[in-house]
Amino acid sequence: MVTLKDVSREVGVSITQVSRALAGYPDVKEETRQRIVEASERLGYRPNALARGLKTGRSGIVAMVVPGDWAVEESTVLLEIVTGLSTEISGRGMRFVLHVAAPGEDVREAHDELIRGGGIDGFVVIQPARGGALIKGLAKSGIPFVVHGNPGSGAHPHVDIDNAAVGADLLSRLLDLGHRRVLFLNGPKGALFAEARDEGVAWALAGAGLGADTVRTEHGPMTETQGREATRSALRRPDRPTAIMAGNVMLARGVYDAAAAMGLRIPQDLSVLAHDDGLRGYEPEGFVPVLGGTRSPLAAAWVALADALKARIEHGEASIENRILPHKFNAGGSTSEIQG
Amino acid sequence: MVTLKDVSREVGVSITQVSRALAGYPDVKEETRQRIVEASERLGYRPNALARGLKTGRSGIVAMVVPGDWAVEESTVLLEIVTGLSTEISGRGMRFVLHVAAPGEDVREAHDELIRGGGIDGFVVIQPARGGALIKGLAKSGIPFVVHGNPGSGAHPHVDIDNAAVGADLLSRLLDLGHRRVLFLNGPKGALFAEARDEGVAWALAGAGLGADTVRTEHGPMTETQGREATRSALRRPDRPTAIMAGNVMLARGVYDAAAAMGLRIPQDLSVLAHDDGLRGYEPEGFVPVLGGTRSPLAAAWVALADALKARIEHGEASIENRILPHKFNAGGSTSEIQG
DNA sequence: GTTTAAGTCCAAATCGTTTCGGGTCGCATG
DNA sequence: CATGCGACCCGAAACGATTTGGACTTAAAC
Repeated sequence: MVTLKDVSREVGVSITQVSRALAGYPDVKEETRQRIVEASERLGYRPNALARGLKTGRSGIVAMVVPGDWAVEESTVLLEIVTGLSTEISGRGMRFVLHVAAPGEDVREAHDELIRGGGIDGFVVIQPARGGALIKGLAKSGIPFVVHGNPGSGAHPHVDIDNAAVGADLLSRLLDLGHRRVLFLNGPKGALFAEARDEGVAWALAGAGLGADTVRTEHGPMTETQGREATRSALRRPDRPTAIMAGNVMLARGVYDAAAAMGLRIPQDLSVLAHDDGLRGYEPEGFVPVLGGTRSPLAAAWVALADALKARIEHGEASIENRILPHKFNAGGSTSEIQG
Repeated sequence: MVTLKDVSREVGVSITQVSRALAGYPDVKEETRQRIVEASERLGYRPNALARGLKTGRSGIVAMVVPGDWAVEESTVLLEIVTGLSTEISGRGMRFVLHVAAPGEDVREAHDELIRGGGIDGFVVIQPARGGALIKGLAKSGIPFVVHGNPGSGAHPHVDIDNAAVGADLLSRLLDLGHRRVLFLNGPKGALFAEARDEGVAWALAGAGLGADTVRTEHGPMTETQGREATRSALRRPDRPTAIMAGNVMLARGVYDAAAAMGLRIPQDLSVLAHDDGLRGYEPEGFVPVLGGTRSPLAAAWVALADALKARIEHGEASIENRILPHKFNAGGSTSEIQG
């Protein structure tokens, strides 16, 4: 390994000067700095992460703990999370430790172990639960962390989209088109983002002066299968919906499939909107007709999370606070006005 | 943070003695050791990973680099890899750094950067390419690593299954049942494991004294869609196959779907066998009829890889060498003897 | 000519751990 | 009484980086 000492010997200056030159301190003669930079590049010097971490108290390593019992239907999103975060964190010169808990291993315990062992600068927390015991624990330990999703209680640093607004937006568009029997395929019951979307749907209904029976909400896993099955059974009912709003594009895929299987045309016979997280392999443009709806790529969340965590680590509490990411609406070609 | 100094002050012995007591050296009086252990537990002492790493040259961190441009169809397996490895590595007291390259970032370069920065004890390499430039580079740098899959050239530590045997096994069973028109849905063209399976198929044919036209091989992504499409078009041909062997269970899922859609019964009208990697959400027992074939859970590979890497790090070259994991055959209910 | 300031530079301390090379004490051995 | 040995113990030197608190030189200011 090439160390500061090697470079300093090569250039003929002290270790101090090499360190300061590379760190950009002003008290190094420009010509000396150049020689140092040249030599350190030539030798392939990289500061030793361990040594630096030991001295500065920062290792440049952030960690994320994933529960070991993730379900198949979460895999698409989980992979998106893991790869997205890893890329963004690496891109900022930090390292990303992924700790997938063993089956039965407690997630809080895993965080604790990582903290105690030292060398972890901060955490990314995903899928916060309502109670937030994990988050409270982290906050108490004083280690920097950012949360993806809104943990509700407490003012902890997090990034999220405005899920209530997404729910309201999707429904409003459909109501504006005249739809009065809408099926909402939402996420699972306990999930906070799903509840926020329910809330948004309620707002939109209230805003339009319509009754709660205008939309029927189905909670469940966000998969193609679920979309297909829920659509199929809904379309069989006498009061079948004229429009479906799907919580994500995977659900929408199932909706399209079911509609096709039953010989219904989109948008003539059925309007569809969905929220698009920008999942790889599920591009709305790949749908025929193009799927419309709200869009807020998860990728933006990884960027925001990485930025926020880095700021938090480097500048402490003082750094930027929560970020609510924007979403856009694309009409697509999957909706039509209802005929009176 | 609780340090050795804190414990030593608490107990009233030197830092040296605390360190040695905890590390299990014999020259610490038993009674002293007990007091030390008790105190360090009471205070919650954990050795600082950075400091230890700096001193010993080992950080307890292993890394894996994943190319940034993974395709959707690889996501199931990729997530399996990432979570499986993370769990096994964590379970052995090491930490797992996941570096997902940015789009356009070179994988070899990423390895180099990680090595130069120090603090990485070893690597897990997946999906080796034939040329093996990456592996050669790692070998030259002297850092411990293990490879998942057989890189072919060179004797580098790896764990894999006997893919040729898998190919031969699957085909032999079908031949034994009398099938003479077999469709083989294999992995993508360039993949080494797929080529090994092709080889195994060739062996089996040669062994049975049959011509190459007995089996038609289709190379492609290992997805449900691919299985469905390939099956559909194959079954439409005049010389349609009486049996299909699928490279994995996802392909088999597509085969089942296509067969059902075309009104063909398994196993009466079509025999199916597949290799089962033990992918979450794709259990052969979930098929009707139960899918038969070879089985070798990927989970076993993560265990073997983690063990091998740990041994390699701790004991160097001297440690155990390559492991070829076994596979079993389960008949299932998806095959039948061919009539006439 | 003496102070002062700016511009460069460096020795040494520090982070927390491991480990080498001694110490000290008591007791048996010659 | 010296010696040797075993059982315990500890100081100090690393590991590689950052950072503090100067030192030295030169030139400007008084």
